[in-house]
Amino acid sequence: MSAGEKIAAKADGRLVLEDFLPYRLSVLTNRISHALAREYGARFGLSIAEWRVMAVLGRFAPASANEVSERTAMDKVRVSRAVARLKRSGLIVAATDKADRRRSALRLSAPGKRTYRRIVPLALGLEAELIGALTPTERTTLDGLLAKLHARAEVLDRG
Amino acid sequence: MSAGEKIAAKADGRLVLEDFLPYRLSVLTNRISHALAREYGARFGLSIAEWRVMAVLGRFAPASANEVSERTAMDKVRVSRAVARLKRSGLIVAATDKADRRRSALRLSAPGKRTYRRIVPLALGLEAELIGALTPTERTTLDGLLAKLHARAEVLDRG
DNA sequence: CCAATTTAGTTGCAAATGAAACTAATTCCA
DNA sequence: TGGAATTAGTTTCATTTGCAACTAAATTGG
Repeated sequence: MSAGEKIAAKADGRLVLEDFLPYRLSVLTNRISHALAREYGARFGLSIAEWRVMAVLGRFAPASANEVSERTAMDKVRVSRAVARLKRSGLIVAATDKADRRRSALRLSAPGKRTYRRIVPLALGLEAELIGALTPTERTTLDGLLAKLHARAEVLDRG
Repeated sequence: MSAGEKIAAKADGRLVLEDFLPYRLSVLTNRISHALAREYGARFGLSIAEWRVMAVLGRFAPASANEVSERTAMDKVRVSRAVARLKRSGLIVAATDKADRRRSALRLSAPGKRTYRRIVPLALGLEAELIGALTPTERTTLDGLLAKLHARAEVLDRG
């Protein structure tokens, strides 16, 4: 390396796309989501949104639709619809929250849990292939960097 | 740190979502794209897809639609439609490639360049706020890590 | 050479999406 | 208290998306 850190701009006011962080993250994420969706999409008939809802419930149930929306950064309409489909297909169940009757307490049903347990290894497998590109030290480093970016992005998205 | 690197799985077969790399990238990217789209969306009436096409052309013109699709990991249909709208609104122009008449050679028009030059600072500003969370050394590190992940993800998305 | 295949890009159609408006329940505070 | 403002979630509607099938041009190989 000769001239220090990269900046995604040229003197002429052009954007050096391949150095521009939002662009790089977007391409990377697109490719990963796509590869992952191919795994469970065909096999289990789930959309990306549906799997994400299930993943949140597998980890944080019971949760409200709003909580799912916050945790995934998905639009609340999108969540509402994914939840409706999952209820219809019996993979999740909803109870009305006793403390706040506007809110529903979502959980995986027994069949939902079975499906979840079959998808998790696929997801972990893909992640393993992905981070196989990194050494253990690099993984720890990445972890810290993403945490910092995440904190900052959360603020920006409100602004 | 006590117990070494994080693994996004529990012994009970559950997915620890907040440690799962695809999930973290997806949330981070969603937030950033959203914040960015708010900047140029309202002000310039551009969709995310349209801005991405312009960004690629600002950097790599002339380019074919297919090239844009590969560079952004966007579906070719999505690109085709973004291109059609941008042509209609006069922000880009298309010439038929002399060597291969199926292909069109896309470029920013003069008005397109003006719009591009007004958006670039917004994009860079947002990126600056984002990577303001990192030290220069960390930025360089992140750069390398993303490059490795990107290379790996490219392979996965074909498999 | 030219028929068979591949590649660039578009279009039809059904499904996914999201902003805005809405309903219903809750909280806030005068 | 009780009406105003807030919050959870849904529905409406116009737009966006993407698979699949298509057209047109280029390439391949027999």
